[in-house]
Amino acid sequence: MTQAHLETLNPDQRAAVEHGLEAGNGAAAPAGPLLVIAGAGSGKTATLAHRVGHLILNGADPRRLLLLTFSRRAAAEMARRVERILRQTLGEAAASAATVAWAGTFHAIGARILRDYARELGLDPAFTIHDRDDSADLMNLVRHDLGLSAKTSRFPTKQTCVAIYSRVVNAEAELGQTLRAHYPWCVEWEDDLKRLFGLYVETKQKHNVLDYDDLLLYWAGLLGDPTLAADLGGRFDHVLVDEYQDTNRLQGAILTGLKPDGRGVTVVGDDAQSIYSFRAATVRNILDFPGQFEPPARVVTLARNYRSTRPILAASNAVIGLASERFAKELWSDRTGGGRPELVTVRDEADQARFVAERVLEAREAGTVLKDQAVLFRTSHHSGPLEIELARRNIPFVKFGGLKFLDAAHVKDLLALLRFAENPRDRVAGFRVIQILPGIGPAHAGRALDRVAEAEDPAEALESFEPPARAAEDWRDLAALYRRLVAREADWPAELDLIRRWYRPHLERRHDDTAPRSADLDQLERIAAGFPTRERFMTELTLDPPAAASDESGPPLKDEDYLILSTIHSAKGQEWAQVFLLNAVDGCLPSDLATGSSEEIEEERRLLYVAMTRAKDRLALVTPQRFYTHGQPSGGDRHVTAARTRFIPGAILPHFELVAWPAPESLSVRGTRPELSVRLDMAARMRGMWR
DNA sequence: CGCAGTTGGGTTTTT
DNA sequence: CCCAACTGCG
Repeated sequence: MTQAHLETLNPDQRAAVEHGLEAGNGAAAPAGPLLVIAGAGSGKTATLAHRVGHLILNGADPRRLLLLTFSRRAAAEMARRVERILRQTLGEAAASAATVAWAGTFHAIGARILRDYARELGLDPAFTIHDRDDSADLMNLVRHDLGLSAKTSRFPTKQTCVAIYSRVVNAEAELGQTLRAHYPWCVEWEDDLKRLFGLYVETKQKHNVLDYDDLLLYWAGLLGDPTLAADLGGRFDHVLVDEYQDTNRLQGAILTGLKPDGRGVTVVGDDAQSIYSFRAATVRNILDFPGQFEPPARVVTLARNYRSTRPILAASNAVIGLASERFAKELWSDRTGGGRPELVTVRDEADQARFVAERVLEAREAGTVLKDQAVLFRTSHHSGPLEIELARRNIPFVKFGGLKFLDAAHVKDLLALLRFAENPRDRVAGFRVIQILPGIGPAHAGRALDRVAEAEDPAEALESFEPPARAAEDWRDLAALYRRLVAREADWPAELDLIRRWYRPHLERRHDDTAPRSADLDQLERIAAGFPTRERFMTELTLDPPAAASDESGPPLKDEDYLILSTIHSAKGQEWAQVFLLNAVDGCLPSDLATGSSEEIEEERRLLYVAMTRAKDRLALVTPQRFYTHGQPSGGDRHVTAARTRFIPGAILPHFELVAWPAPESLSVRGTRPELSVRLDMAARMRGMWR
């Protein structure tokens, strides 16, 4: 067996790849657990891919390998690299036969497993999956039923209710404790929330739907039964988990349930990049992993950074060096050259946008294509002014994070119809679909759905329902379409054609901007064509929606060049030659919504670290001095003065190059003119014109 | 009962 | 600034 694929690895990476396979040990008998602490830019993906490839080359059965990643993108990237490694060693044919069948997010794999074990779990295998908005809608229905919306409007919103519920479930925590720690303003509603969540769970079951959390919860429940756990765990020889620092307790329990003794388990991650605690991820999972087993898991640390220049890495190390608790490791790089990261002071967000736009264009002139540059920010709306500036200058961009195109009303309408056809008990979906018809509101929709729920034949129930007279024709059309969908009269994805022909007049009636919305639906159809069945399409789309929002200017074509705009969260695992970070000021980073506890503040620090370590060659942190606040929290301040982020205190300032933009000489033109003593009451004069 | 216009309140990050 | 609850009309 040739070992050529190992030649490119450094000794630490190689140790991780070969763990348990040293000296000709085969992969058939999996070795003890392995933890790889992989610093930013340390070749983590390559190492994991090589380990998978190496396992297969040493006799592991790729069908008995489970690879849990953070996103579908990561899973696809991993699969691509594994295949390349296998192709180099085995040749074309053998490599394509050896693809890893079980690769995906915890949620996506969970959905597959639950359909498989539906009978044993008492689930109808036609269950549909609710995304976050659907869950909120259902929560809202239930809240209404309980009369909680009639209480003063201070009862938490549907999104907040879902967030609380989700955190309790994923953190395996008590409601009261969760409220006190993370939602102190909701503590007074504890009893109502408990009732609400109880009925929410019952209703989900009645509707045959699962939400994101259920995918993990039912999976963990399955593993709680010794027979089922042995059956499922026995299907995999090796379980590898990427981004382990961002898993939560429930996910940790699933991993332990699959492989109680840790044999065949590999987890990879970096505690310094743990940034998903709002999703109940806990850094304890990775910190406590080695000691979970007897003997403890082997730990391999990858500290060599291949990504960033030394000055960028030095500044990043300085930032994370101020963190209170972590696996101590100092990343190093031999990428010499390049300047220190810049800390750029600008007057306000408008200047920040101009600065970034100019620098981006300069870099492109100098040969760095737009795709090799990214602008990062803490929250999605921070990029607003920049988006305007980029549009004005015709600089194409794609934005990751924030609004998704699945959130658009017209896209949701179509998906709701598909879901309702797949699962007639999915009341949230049906409720939405039926109310598309003009003249039909919540009352008729509710009554129609009651009939559907009791009926043997849901299509018949819809057909025989008597709507208000003026909606009769539209009703007949919908009922007829519904029958064809339930009967699967048209093949997938051809039935989308039927749906779109039905939907077109409604789209035109309900929205004046028909063209871009229609284009979105075209895109949806293209995506649909990539999936073999309606069920797979809906499941995958719900669990891993397209990351970039389609911009008004239309989504850029694949071969076009465009700038990347991304939240820091969505930038995880990626890298660019030049990186800008917007709003490196207190209040934005850390977000002033996240300064409640020291844990939250530490996570914000890690966010800054993640943002900085995305940069290969050039990095600029921008600090606008003045802000226009669009909220009205206490006082309704119109603009506020901002200070540099607390995560870059004076002591580590020498790691940065301080820049003022625009350059000081042009500033005198812009506004630092000495003030004269004249005072005119222009306001009074203007009012006087009309007296 | 449906709909449109109004008002008042909340607010990050994502599978 | 965007969404949800409310109001008043047909």
